Amino acid sequence: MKEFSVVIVDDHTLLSQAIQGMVDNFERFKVLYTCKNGQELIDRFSESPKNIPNVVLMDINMPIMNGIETTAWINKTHANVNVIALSVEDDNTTVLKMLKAGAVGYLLKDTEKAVLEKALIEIVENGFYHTKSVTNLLMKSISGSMDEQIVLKDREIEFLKLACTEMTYKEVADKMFLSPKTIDGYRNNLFIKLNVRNRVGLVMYAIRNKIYTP
Amino acid sequence: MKEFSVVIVDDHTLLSQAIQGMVDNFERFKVLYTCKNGQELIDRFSESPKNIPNVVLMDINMPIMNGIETTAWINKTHANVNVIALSVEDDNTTVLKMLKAGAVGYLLKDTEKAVLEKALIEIVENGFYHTKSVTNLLMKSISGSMDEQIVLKDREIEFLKLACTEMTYKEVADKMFLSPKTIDGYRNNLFIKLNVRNRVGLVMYAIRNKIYTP
DNA sequence: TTCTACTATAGGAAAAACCCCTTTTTTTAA
DNA sequence: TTAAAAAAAGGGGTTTTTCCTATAGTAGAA
Repeated sequence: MKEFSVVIVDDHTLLSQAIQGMVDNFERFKVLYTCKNGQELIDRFSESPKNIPNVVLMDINMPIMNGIETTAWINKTHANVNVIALSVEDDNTTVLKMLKAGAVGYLLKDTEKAVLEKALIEIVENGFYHTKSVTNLLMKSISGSMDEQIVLKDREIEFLKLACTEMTYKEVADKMFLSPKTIDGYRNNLFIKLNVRNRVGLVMYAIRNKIYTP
Repeated sequence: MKEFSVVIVDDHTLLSQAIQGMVDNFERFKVLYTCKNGQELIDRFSESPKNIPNVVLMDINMPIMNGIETTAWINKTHANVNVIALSVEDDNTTVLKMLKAGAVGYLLKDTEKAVLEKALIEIVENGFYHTKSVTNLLMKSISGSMDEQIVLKDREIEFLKLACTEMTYKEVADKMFLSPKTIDGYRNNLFIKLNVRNRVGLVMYAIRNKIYTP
């Protein structure tokens, strides 16, 4: 008997259809519908109360409206809906962001069918489900060692992106309508903030933190 | 009636199980078994002739033995097995490498269930299947414009990797047991070869071509 | 063996990057 | 509204990078 409804949000059609097939095979769950991105889900939610499921299986990397934003939205507007993050890659900071946004579960890419069902059941029964690896990550993040989050200003991010191009700093200054000397300042501040020695360090930071995509 | 057997190779368990469910639902196809990487597939193939399927659905990004190598191996040792590449991301050069390795089909991530079945049928009947986007890519690659492959020497690759660190060129020279002036030469040659203006250009090239992983 | 290609190396110079310290302008908050 | 904080800019210097041209040494081809 299908007690619980599930919505799948994933731009990866094949995976999304496939998961749909799986979930529909689970005894207590059925798929209500699937969405290709966060915006679509918001539209559906707003359309009718009938479109509100018990659980949302949410991919993180999506165009238009990503999983983190969408999860945050769901958590704010429909607190009774449980979101499970379904990530293809497991990147520590992403996992944490997702959990902070209100996901009650996080399934990594090496999940098995049986684990998915177990997760769904635990979530509708207990309200959360986490694999060992996610729990470990949580422990680490709580126990302080988590690198004190560096906060970058908008203008610094803008600069960082330009520093990843082949422009000289003078050209960057022009593009940002600032004096080369100001750019000098941005650069030096970031060297200290990010603990790097030179432009290559900036580039690496930007890439590793998804500020710039190569 | 199940005429054709399929093997799925993918380290992404969820997707692989899900696809298995789909394929088993297709009228004419059944899944023989699944593998988590290329090595596993080679082992299975070598184990018994019963393990040789009609079609292999092959993910590209896998640990241990990737899709390209594995496809090449299949093509050399079991030419009658049709390989379909199943990629999550579509990167032009990867697609081409895969086709060159002998894949007779390439499904992108936005594939629908129905398309998968169509692809399977066409492949066992005609020997190949390509979506429009892949065909377009092929056309482009044939019509010459495909950037003439740049060949890098071992020593150049070594230098490129070091150029992606925060070392100065002098430090790089020390590490490579060369004079800074020689490094100068390497750098300038690469500037011309790779058509970049400065070190950031080198870094970007190295990353985009997987010479350096950030 | 001489030519040629390739690798390693230099000198010299200009441009860019890096560094420190100070001043002006703008924003923010008490 | 006034003091403090943050952002923007400048002066002036060192180091590194970038660019050009030129020369040994060495291994393979003619």
